[in-house]
Amino acid sequence: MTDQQQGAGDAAAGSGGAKDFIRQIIEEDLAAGRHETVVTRFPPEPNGYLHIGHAKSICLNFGVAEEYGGRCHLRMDDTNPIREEEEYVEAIRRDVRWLGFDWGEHYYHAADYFEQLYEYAVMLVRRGLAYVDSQGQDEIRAQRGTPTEPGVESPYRNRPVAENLDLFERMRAGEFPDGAHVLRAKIDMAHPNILMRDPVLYRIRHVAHHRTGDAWCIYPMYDFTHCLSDAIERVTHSLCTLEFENNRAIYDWVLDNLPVPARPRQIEFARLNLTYTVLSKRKLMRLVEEGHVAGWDDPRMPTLCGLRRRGCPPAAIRAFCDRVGVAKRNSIVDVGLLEHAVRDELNRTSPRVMAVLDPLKVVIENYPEDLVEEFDCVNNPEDPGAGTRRVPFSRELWIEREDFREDPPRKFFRLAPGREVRLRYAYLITCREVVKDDAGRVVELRCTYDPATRGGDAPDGRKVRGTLHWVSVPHAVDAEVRLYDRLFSVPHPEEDRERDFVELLNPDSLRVLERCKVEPLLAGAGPGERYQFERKGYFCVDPETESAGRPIFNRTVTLRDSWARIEARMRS
RNA sequence: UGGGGAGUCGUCCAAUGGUAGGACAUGCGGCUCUGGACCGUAGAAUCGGGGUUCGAAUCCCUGCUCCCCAGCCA
Repeated sequence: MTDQQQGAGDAAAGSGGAKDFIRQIIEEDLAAGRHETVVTRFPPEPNGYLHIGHAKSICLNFGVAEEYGGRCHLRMDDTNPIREEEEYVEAIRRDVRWLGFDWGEHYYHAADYFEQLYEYAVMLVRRGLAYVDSQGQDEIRAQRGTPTEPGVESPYRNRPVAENLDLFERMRAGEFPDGAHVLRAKIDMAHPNILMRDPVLYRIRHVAHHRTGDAWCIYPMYDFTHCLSDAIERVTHSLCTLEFENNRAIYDWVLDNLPVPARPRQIEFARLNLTYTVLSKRKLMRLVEEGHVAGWDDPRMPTLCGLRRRGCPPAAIRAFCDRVGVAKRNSIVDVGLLEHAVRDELNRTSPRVMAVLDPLKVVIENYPEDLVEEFDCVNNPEDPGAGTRRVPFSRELWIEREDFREDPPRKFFRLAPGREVRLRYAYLITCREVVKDDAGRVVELRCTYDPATRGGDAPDGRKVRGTLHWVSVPHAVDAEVRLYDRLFSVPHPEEDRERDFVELLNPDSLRVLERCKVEPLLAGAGPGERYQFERKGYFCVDPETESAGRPIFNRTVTLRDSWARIEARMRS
C-alpha cells in the first residue's frame, strides 16, 4: 500500500494513441540522425514546492527519455541566491522520486557551472558581444523602450573590450557593491523582441548561495544560464512552458555565439492548469503564509507533497498527466479528470474496509447477547489475490446515520421503519422501532434479524435493494476522519477580476469527524496506507496518526455517488 | 499602432488535403451483497467571412478573440 519507486512506463500518448507534437519532433530528429540519443531535463528552481503542474513537465521529460531510450537529468536551476533554499532542493528530489522517476547519476545544479559560465561570459566580452553597463536599474529600464518604441543604447555600450574585461573581472572579485554594474549582451536595442534589447547576463549580489557559499558575488541570469547548462549537459530537447517562447531568441543567440559542445533545441508547451485550484507559486505561497491551509503538504494543496498526504497514488498522477496530453493551447483541465484517475487507480489497488463516519447505534433485539460471529469479507473484488479477512459481528452495531430515514424519500433504498436491508456480508435486518432522545433526535434503532439469511442471502429468494456497511460496537476502533473537498468553491478562482482569490476559498474544504468507528483491522494502520471505506470513498492514513494515539484518515476522494445525484436532482 | 504564440464537443486531446475520433463529464438502460466497479447506449465541436480544390479543421487571404513579453525573477 505504500509506493514502491518504480519506473513509470505508462502509455506514450494520452488520447487516441496519437503522438503529441513534441514526440513527433523528437522522432523526426532521431530519424534524420540529428541525435544518437535523446536527452531531456527537468529544471526546477528550488524556491518552492513541486505541484501537479510540475508533474506534467516531469512526466513529459522523464517519459520521452524513457520511451526513446535516452535519459533525463534533474537540474536545480539555482542562479538566484536570494530566493533559493536547501529545504526546497531536498523536497524536490523526494517528490520527483515519489512520482516514480529516476535521474540515475544525472543530478546537477546550474550553480555547479558557474565557473564555466563565467568563462563563456568572458568569451562573449572578448568577441565584442557583451559589455559592462554601469548604469542603475532605473536607467536601464527607461532605456529599454516599450513594445512599440525601440530602446536607447547605453552610454557604456561601446566600452573597449579591455575595459569590459577588467570591470567584469573586478565585479567577480567583489570590488563593487550590488547594482553598481551589470554585464549585458550586445544585441540590438531596437529589436522588436524586448528580451533581445541587450539583456542583462550577470548581476552583482553579495549574498551567500545555498550551494556555492561565498565563492561568488556575481550571479548569471536565467537566459544566459539555462541554454548553456543544457549545452554543457548535452541536452537534445529542452522542453519548457509557453511563457518562455520569447526567451527562445536569446537561447539561440547565446548558443550561436559561443563554442558550445552541443546544440540543444528549446520547445515550448502549454503548462497545466486545473479547475478549483491555483497553481502559481505566488498564490500557493500566500495560502501557506496567510494560514488558509496548514502548510505546503496540507492535503488540499495541489502540491505533490499535499497530494501524497491526501492519499493520491503517484501512478494516478502519471495516468492523469498522460491523459491530459501535450499541446500549445492554454487550457484549464477539469479537476474531475484527476479525480477519475485517482479513483481508477485506487479502485484496482486499495483494500476494502468498513468504517462508519457518522455512527448511529443499531440493536438487534433477537440476536443473542453474548454471541460474536465472524464474517469473511472480500478485501478487493477487483483483485482476487487480495484475499479475505474476518470481521466480528455482534448484537450492537454502528451504522451510518445517513443510511436511515424515518420518512424515506422516493428511491431511497436504505433503512426506514419497518423496512428490511442487508448488512454487508452478515444478515438481513428489519427496523422495528426508532428510539429518540428528548430533543427528538434519533439515537438508536431497534431491529430484528433473520437468522436464515446468514451471509446476506435469503433462502426464499426475497430481494433487498439496500446493503449497508456496519461496525460491531464492542469491537469498533475509534478514529478521526478528515473529509477534504475542493479548495475553492468556484471552478476558476484566478479568473475573478473583482475578488481576491482567497475570498473564493471553499469554506467546507475540510470537515473533521472525531467520532468515527472503524473495523478492528484498522487499529494498527500505518501512515500512508490507503483503503476504500466501502460506500464512502478512498482514505489514507495521515502521518499524524503516529502521535495521535488513534488512527487519523484523510479522505482522498469520494466514491461516485449516484444516490447523491438522484437526491440533488429531486430537490431542484 | 511592436514582437512572439494559440483558437476543434461542457472540458482536455486527436485527425498533418480524403467518413471530425477518443477520454473525462452528462443523460438513458443493464448488471450488482459497495446506489462502487463493470457493460451497453445517446446527445455534444472545427472562431467569423472570402478563396484554392473533385474534396479544407488542415492550404491562401482577411477579420475577430485569447495568452505571453518593457525583473539586475525563473
